[in-house]
Amino acid sequence: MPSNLLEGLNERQRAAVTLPHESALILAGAGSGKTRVLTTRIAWLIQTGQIGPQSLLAVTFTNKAAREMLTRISAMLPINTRGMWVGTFHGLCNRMLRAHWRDAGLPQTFQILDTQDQASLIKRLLKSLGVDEEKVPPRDLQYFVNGNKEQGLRAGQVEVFDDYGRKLNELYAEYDRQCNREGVVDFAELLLRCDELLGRNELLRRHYQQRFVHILVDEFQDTNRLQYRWLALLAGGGGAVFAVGDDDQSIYAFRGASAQNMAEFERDFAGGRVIKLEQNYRSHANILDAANALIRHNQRRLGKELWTAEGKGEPLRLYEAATDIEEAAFILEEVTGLRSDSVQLSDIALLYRSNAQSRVLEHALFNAGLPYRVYGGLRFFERQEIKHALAYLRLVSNPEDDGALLRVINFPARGIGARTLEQMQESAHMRRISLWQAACTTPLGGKAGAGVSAFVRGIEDLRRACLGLSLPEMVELTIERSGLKAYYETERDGADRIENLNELVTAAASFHAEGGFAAHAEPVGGAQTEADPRLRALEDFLAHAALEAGEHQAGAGADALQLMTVHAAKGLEFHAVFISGLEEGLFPHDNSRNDPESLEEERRLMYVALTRARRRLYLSFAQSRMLHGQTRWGIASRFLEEVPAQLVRRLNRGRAAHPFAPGTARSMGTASAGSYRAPPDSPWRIGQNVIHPKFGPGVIVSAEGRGADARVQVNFRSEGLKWLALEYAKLTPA
DNA sequence: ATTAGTGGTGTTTTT
DNA sequence: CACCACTAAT
Repeated sequence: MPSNLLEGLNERQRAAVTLPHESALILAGAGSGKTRVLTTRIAWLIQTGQIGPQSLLAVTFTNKAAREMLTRISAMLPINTRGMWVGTFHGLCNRMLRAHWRDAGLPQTFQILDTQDQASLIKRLLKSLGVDEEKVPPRDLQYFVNGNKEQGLRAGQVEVFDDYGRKLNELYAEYDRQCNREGVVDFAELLLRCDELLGRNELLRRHYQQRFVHILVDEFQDTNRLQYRWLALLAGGGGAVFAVGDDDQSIYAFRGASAQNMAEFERDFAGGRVIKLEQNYRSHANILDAANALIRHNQRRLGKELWTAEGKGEPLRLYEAATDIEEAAFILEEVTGLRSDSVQLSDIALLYRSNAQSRVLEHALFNAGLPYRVYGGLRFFERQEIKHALAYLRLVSNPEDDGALLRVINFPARGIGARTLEQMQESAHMRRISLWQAACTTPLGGKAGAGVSAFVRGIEDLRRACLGLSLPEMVELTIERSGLKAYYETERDGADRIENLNELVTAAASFHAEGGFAAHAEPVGGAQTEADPRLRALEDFLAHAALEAGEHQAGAGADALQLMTVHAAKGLEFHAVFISGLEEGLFPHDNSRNDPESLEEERRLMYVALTRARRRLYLSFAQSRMLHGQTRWGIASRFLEEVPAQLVRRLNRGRAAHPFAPGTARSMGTASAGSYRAPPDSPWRIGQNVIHPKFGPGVIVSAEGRGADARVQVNFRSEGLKWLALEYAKLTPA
């Protein structure tokens, strides 16, 4: 064990680590040793004997960050980290709710809905209430519910301003009732339920307040109102909150996060105790200067400027591609070059704004035979065969779970069709009982009736058989008895799915071996009786599956190029970073165009992207790009202009202000042919960059009519898409 | 009851 | 393009 934890820390870091027992805000810039400070403080608190490992709670946003923290603590201290309250907000709340399910008003076997599950419950609910999906799109309701829960608001507390809001709010209440009937909770509910539990139950609150002497929060800028409230409750008995965050890296406002929590925290908790960590240990100066210059364009900041002791390093490299395909080819070429300079592929990242952009890159990499790994997209526990297997397991644990039942009652096919289900749902709705109870009690004739009772018997038998088994055995038996295995064996391309199902057994085995969620919180105020202790491990595993959707893709370990969204890259660093698709409408995204607040969030996102690079940074954009099945003409992102030109080396076509080369877009011949539809008698063409006296720079994306009727559609940087009559509009070529 | 095919629609980021 | 909800055909 290292004898002196503080060795190698700079003054500010050391000050943060050794703060006395009081709340403080650590404003920690990118690459400033944030995680190190956080984990070292934990180790320091324990090593100096100030507290035991059980007296602290450390909370993060991602499972990855939580794991990282535990690993580092283990490396610094000879203690068993199992049982420590270190985890994500959702994970810790789940843990508390499992321990105090009755006080929280939940069934012991409550299941967790992921985003998909929630969406399907909502659709089901709207249908059963006879609400037209045209009038209330399920997505609206989902946003409404989640948004309000993240603000800590129940349906009874929401302020509504119009009829539609009132309608949504009524449905919010219905939604919660339905969840209660089924014994399921969504992600936000985990937090809200836990918060309400602590707020309402004084005994419990005092218990945890006394227990958690120190509370440490990572990525504090990403907390929402509800999380803030929860932290405030836990710290209410004199606990010290050590909040680490960077307002410039707040990129989850769309999920209800508010960096304003930082300012508020400073006022309410820290009493002005703020330590800024501004020395960056990651990047060369040119990269940092670029990031600093960019982020200065934001108005709402707490104020902080990164510096480094490192040299300038290389300039940033900017490449202007004709098409997305050419952009990918360029990246491929550069990666190959880096590789022959013996840079590890795993130390190179390809970043993009949205997941859809990975396809073109993957295509190029695949053809070139370069190993790569994509983060994002479908995760292990989200695959359909896995969701099916989990649904059976959920029914074993809690047969009242309508969502699970609907998912698998006729999969594999048992001759239970829409008609039968309708009858059952009708009956369940009328009698306010679960579908399972309806299935058990509603007399159904014919083949369907036989199918239903066979299904019911199957689940009951399975449950009984599971009682004597270990977790991995349960999973294996379920896959077998459910008929999933047999089904996929006959399917044409079911081999992968079978493999994934086997992988599920493996996942259960390692979860089992690691002791699952380890120590359950010790019950407070008398033990609570357990429904079926033998299924406890199963419930923990199901929660694990919902909370930690699993690796995005297998194949870790191998040296492979890293492809991910900028969001996914937060917290990571690489020798070389490529940021592609730097076009207006993509990055910054179209949806942020009109809202200054979300534009600032886009800029922070760009800031995060820039600061991922240690040594080399590539920026690129394409004049045309295939998006949603059609060619889109874009113009260079405004963010490129916010990076000082002297830090950037243009790799091609050194044009000055607006790096567009009219006409060249066609030259590669890779953009979809035939979109050249401009009127033949005009100098205007698709892809032509133009300047409008009022709207500024833009690019022609389509055209129609000819002569005096000729109109063109222009994508303007500031105004978006507009149709203009060529006869009147004062357009000039750029 | 199940499947294949069609047409309409909407698309950011994620615990 | 990809996902869906719905329809027509087996």
